[in-house]
Amino acid sequence: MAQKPSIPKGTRDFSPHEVARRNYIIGIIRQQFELFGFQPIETPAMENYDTLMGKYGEEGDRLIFKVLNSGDFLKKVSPGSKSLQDVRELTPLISEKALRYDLTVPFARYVVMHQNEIDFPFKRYQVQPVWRADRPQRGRFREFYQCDADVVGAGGIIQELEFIQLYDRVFTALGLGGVTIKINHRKILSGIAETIGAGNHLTDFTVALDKLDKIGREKVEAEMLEKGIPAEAIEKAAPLFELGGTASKQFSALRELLSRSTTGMEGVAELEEILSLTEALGLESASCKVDITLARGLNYYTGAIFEVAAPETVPMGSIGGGGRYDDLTGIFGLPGVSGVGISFGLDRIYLVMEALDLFPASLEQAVEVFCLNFGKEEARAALRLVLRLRSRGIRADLYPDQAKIPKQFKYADRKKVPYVVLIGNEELQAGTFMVKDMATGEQQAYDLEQWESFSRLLKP
RNA sequence: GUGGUUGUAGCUCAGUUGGUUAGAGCGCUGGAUUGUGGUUCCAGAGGUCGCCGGUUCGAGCCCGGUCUUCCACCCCA
Repeated sequence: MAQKPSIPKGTRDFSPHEVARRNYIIGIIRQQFELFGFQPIETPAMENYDTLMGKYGEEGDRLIFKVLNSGDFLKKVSPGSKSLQDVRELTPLISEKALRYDLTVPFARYVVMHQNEIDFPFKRYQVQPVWRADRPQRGRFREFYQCDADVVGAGGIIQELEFIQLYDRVFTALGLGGVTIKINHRKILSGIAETIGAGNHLTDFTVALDKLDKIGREKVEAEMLEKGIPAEAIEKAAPLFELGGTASKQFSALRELLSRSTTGMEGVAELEEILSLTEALGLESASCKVDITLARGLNYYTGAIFEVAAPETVPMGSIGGGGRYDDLTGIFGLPGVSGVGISFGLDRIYLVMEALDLFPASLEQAVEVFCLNFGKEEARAALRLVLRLRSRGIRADLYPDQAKIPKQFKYADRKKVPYVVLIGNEELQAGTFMVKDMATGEQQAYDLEQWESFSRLLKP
């Protein structure tokens, strides 16, 4: 190889150690998804360009990876045309496909395409990679996994309650206690914008408000001004900046502020109901709290919105998010289908769990039993034992070469094997095998013909 | 997309105002130890200093470009 090989920026290889840990997280998430009645689907890595573009706002369009057309991709571009000067005009001419940016829009597309086969309400989950042409940082990659669960065709607030429970169960099962599920309601945000007279700046308003606890009130106000929100409007929003204390205090303050906004009042009522029912149901290890500044950028949310924050001790952006979107499939020609969904950010959850040292040590063990190789005859006896153990569902292996015993032991040690089996000449003559417990150093001999008494120790 | 930062042995990192042969710890290989790992001792191997170009008698060190890492914006899982 003349040049050192490399992989694209923001992508990663995963070695066995990491895959074991990732699969552990995915396994728990899947298990909980299925316990809650969700069924898995998968969609292609590539979608049509038009399916994705325009669904995530201007910023989103920029972050979508476009796939260059095959063959003569310039054939639709006339030489000297203006489109050569403007990428936004040029891109659709040379690209008809793009990499999946999230799992929600492809799901909406799926629902529309398969609407006649689907029994509504439809609960699906999906664990697949997505791609964003973002600049990488810690916990931010260009290729990363999302684990989504969504329900389409179900109104009411039962689903919202279920998703809060689902978040709690997954993080509890992962041993990741102390996460905060922040909830807000899009109708409250529109109500506020409407009330203060910034209705046509809803997105700018919420995006700026979202930064309140990060950059402080003054800078938020400055950003709102800069985006063209009138000063009087910002002044009217003052109660928001001072919002604090208990949930009930926040709700009464919101009621006062939003008294003349039907939409806003609806949002307050719904959020309050969700919160009180969640309190009544109880959570195992997560806490749930209202956060009026929570905005979430995606503009398709219309109802409750969620975001999960890692425990405060770990610096990390959100590790999950979601919400209700009343009419996502409308853009693909199927109006009136509501949906709610949440997403788990696998890669970030991994980093948080790593920082808190929450992965079980047993994930390191590729095999439970490892036989040393003492030579031709001995190895044959060992192989028979290995095959028998495997037939009992015990992960077992044999060192393939007759290497020096310390070297084989060292190999077993590095692989964190709990039990090493020795069948040397002595054992072969006696018809036994020696089992060494690597943690305690104790050794115990077993009759080769009574191997099952050993296997029962591992798998009763 | 904007501004900054990082890159030296398999890994973590030293490396002086530019000066001969680029170092350490861990790991690896061999030996003390032909049936006992995780502890010890001895020896050894391992480097186009990210890549390309420039300045200089001379570049790991200075300059430009590029790729990568991480950080702050933007935005987000």
